[in-house]
Amino acid sequence: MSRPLTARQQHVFDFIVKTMGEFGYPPTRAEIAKALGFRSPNAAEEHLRALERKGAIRIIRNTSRGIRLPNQEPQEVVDSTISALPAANIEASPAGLPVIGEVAAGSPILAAEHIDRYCPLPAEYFTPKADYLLRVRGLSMKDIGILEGDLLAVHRTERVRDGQIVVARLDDEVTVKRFKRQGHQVTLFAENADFAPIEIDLRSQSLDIEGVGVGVIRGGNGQALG
Amino acid sequence: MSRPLTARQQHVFDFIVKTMGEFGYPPTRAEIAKALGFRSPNAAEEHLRALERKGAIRIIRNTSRGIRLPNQEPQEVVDSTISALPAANIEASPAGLPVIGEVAAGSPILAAEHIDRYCPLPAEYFTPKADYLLRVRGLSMKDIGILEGDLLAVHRTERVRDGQIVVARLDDEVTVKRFKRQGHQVTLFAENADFAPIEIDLRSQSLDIEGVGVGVIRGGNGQALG
DNA sequence: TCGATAAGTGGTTAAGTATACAGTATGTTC
DNA sequence: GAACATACTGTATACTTAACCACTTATCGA
Repeated sequence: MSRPLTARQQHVFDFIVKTMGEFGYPPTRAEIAKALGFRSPNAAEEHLRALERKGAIRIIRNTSRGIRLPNQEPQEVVDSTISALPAANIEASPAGLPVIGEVAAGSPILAAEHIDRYCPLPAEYFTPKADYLLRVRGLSMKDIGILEGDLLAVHRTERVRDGQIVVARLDDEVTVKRFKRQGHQVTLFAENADFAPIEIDLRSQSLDIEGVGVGVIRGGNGQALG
Repeated sequence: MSRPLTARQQHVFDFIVKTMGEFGYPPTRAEIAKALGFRSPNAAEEHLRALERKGAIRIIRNTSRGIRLPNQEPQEVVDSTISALPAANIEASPAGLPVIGEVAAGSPILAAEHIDRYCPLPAEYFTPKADYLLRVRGLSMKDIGILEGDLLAVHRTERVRDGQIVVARLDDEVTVKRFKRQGHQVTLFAENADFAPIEIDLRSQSLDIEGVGVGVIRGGNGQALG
């Protein structure tokens, strides 16, 4: 796949995300250069090329402000799983809860390059507090009203109880399921008759719990309802 | 105070919102002109001026794609469709979107006594903007992930299209259904096989449309998930 | 009938913007 | 130490875009 971003590339990427959140449109090369202290817009241009090569952004040619964050492009994912990208860490969110789109195999969820945008809702709106919003893929939790494209509010914790909706990482894939444990045997249930439960034996398989679901948001930012 | 948008202005506005949702940045004058069939970018320019005069958008001068939807400033932002509705109006809420619980027969939805609390989310988080959140009762819309206790974000308007999720008042009861109209015959569909569609003949029965659903929130304020 | 407003066409221009080309400096890797 | 990537400076050019001017047509209320 693609290599992780360098520190400087991360700065450029962060500025793009911040600008889009703040002004509603992406920056120009000149604006990036000014913000990062470059004396030439070409420095920004080359960083953008690098970011595109690594898949962090998409560039629309010959278009002013033609920078896109590749997030809600529909993919042929069968399950409530998310796909791949590399690692880094996120600082304190400027404006609410970070919305996480695609998550990479082997990388932490809260990496800056996964963040589509921010949802201006305080973490404490949910109980226990939400740490981020995860964009759900697939319909495996359809029967309890969690649909494709919904944002699942997630509280980060490893301590989960039977019956809770958990965000788990299984074989480097992130998935949303209902949790049940009996000794060393964990079962992850889908809420959709089309999906079979997943059985994990903790003695032979690893299961990472990323957190528990504490809420759902649908319809923000252009997403259709119904 | 500003006047409501004309139909044509509404089209331009809708295109801007759609473009920002789809591409992540606002359109240029030329793109608006092409999409709406104008032969001159000036037609788009003048519409933008009109939209700005009416407070629907903000224009950043001399900036390509410098169109913003005024988010944190709920000042003179007026949607044409609201004006037609009965004005039992709530003042600009400093605390976000009002959450409506039980609605009494015969009383307007947005009456102060129905307001449980406020959800600290800007109206513009949803598109078109949400005017209030309605607590859903029953499971008639279960199949599209709207469950008992969920908060349905509602945009006040009487102008609804086939297939939209509407909040309707039928015999003084407020209900959420999928809307379909054929001449004077309106059908309200539940999204749950256990509920039959409701047929209304507009010549003999009255039907008030309170608005359209633009989003869903679940899990806030102690409400359980799953 | 008049005036105001909406909704355009058509063309121009200056500023904003993307992007190519030519360099420099500093690392890392084999 | 050659080969290569990152991270820039500096200049130049062509395309994109915002914004203005002049003019036309249609509608609507006074």
